[in-house]
Amino acid sequence: MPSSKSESAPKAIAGPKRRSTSVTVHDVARIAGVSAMTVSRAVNTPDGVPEATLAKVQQAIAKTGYVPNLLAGGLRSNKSRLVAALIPTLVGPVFSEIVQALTVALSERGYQLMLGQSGYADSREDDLLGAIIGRRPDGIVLTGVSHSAEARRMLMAAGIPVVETWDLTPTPIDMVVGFSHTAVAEAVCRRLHAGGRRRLAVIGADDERALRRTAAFLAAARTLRLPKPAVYQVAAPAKLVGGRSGLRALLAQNPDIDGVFCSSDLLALGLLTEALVVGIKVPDRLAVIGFGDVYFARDLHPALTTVRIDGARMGEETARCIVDRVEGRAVPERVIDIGFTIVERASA
Amino acid sequence: MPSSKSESAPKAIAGPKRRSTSVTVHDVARIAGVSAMTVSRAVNTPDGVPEATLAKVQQAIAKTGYVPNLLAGGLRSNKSRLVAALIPTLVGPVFSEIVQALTVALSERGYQLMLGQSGYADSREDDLLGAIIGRRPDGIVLTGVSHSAEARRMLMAAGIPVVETWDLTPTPIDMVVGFSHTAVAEAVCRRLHAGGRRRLAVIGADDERALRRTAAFLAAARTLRLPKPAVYQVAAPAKLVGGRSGLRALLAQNPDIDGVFCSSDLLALGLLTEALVVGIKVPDRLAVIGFGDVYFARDLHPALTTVRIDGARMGEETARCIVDRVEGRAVPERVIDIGFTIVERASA
DNA sequence: CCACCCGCCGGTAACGGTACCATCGGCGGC
DNA sequence: GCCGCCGATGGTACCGTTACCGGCGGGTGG
Repeated sequence: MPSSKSESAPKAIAGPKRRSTSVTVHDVARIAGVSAMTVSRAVNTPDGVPEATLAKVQQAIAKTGYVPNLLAGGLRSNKSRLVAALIPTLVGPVFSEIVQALTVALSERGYQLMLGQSGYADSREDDLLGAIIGRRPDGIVLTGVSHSAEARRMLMAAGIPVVETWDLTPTPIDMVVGFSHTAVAEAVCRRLHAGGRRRLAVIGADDERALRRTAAFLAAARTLRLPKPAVYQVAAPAKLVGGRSGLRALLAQNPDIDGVFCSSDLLALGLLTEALVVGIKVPDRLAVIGFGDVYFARDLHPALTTVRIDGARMGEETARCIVDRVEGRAVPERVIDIGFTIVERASA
Repeated sequence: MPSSKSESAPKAIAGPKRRSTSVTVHDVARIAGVSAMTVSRAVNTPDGVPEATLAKVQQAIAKTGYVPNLLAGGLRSNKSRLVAALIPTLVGPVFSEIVQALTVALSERGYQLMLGQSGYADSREDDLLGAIIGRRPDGIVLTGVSHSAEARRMLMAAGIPVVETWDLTPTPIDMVVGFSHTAVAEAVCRRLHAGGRRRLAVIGADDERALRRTAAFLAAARTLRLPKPAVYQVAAPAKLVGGRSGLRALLAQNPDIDGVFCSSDLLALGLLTEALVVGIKVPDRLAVIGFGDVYFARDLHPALTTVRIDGARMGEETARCIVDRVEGRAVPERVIDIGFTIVERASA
């Protein structure tokens, strides 16, 4: 007698095998008096199944409490109905909107979202990618357009539809849905200029996209022949406190600044808070424009003028791209620019 | 012939399509000169495999770019290494911390998180649950302890470890990791009372847990023989604007209130904003205590005194419970109270 | 009246791993 | 020297579903 270390229960040896109590298509088929294939069809393509058969199967499903095993189905059909999203972090309001929209848009189409948080480091993204590809998702959503060579290699090799988001590039790994950070910063700079502001400043984080906004803001100021804006940089992810210390630092060096681009609404909230504390009038003395239009922007005092990125739309377009591709429909545009708008409120 | 309904574009939009060429254990086994089983062991239980064999296999894996198919492995071994979390919403700062912590804690242990957003409606939760159980996750994380009978039935039937969070109950479906909303509200009430406040008010949302906090706050006030606090209720999820209108409404009816419990930090931010606008001094004239200790609470002006829930700890404990259970270790406590603390800052 | 097509259905064989033995040297103990 | 044990490895079956194909009955056109 090999193994059988555990003391055997007194009852019958007869039990052929410990069924994991799970109901399968075959159980349902037997009860409904049809074949397993017909059950599968009734579940997945009910349109092609006659009313009467459908009813029998549905009854049997209700009776047994059958829940199809998507692992098995995915293995066989090579369709997992799973989409993975890799985002830097969920903390802070930046990416929650797109994740929310993605979850909803995917679940409406019968897909589900798997979440990975990569932090702001490439190596972590690579590790996660390995684990994710192992699940053979039908699509992968990435944040940003800058990824390690290793990541690109793995993604190409896996042959899974990929959507990069939150940025644009003419050379996506596969598809990209986003907006131009350069265009955003230029528009903000022009807007401040049009409002009569001449001594500008930027507060921004040091992640790749924020740096690009800062650089573009400086370039735009040069084009408009404005003096070089002062820059205050904080570590990503941007936090409120960065806005507070940012305003203090900027004022210490340039007491006469009259317009600030906060490269994140959270920084803007910090700046507004500090402005209240030190008694600087916004927008009279200082115009402030944020970035992100997060949920609280409209209710601040003064209400924050900010750059609105339609995260919901980005999530929906992303979901659409992936699902269309998976289901064999053509995706004509590999690069989708969802644009942005400057929401005019009271702070600038 | 696959039914190519859509007119095929003459070229363009290549996009990855070919999948059939994926590398399997057998390919790796052949190249490494061992059997498929040995490859499987080298990947999953490297400790039981001799150095030399391991090296051969790892070399072959590197050469082929093999990525194990977790769908197949999960199907056979009945272990998906997937954990699903159902939360009401990601928008707003409330649940992002626990999701963040869960993702990280699970991924450290080799598990991944699947996300579902249920809104604040039971029916949606039930639907999602069906889809989720189909993937045979190794664990399910729920928000709150109040679920439909149907949901409980499905979960019990599936035999999957379940952790309910963000609340406590003596009768969990399986396990619960959370804190007592009643105790929170009592502590806040006592704290305001100890600070000399006598004319209290509550602003809270109408979701199940917030309602419980409000009710417990009223009960605590009665116990302390305080006049019945005024209540201002907003629709879940709580938003900043609710705090602003809340303060106006409360002052209109009770101009002499001197202490407010905002049942969410977002409401507190709104209230502080409005207080600045109408010139009410916090905390001199009005003490404010929030709930959640979200990331910006410490940097507001005045810094917000608030109830801190350790979302990170909750996420970690939750992950630990599930993983321990799955891997056969005993989980002695089915009910884990992570408690809370009142973070003393300037607003009360 | 037969050939053909079409809608519906069932049988069979995978999909890619891993559980569960069986096998096979080598080695210590008697 | 033989037995039994153990560590290492391999072979086979099977997890639950769906792709694929073949069969069957009935309507229809020639």
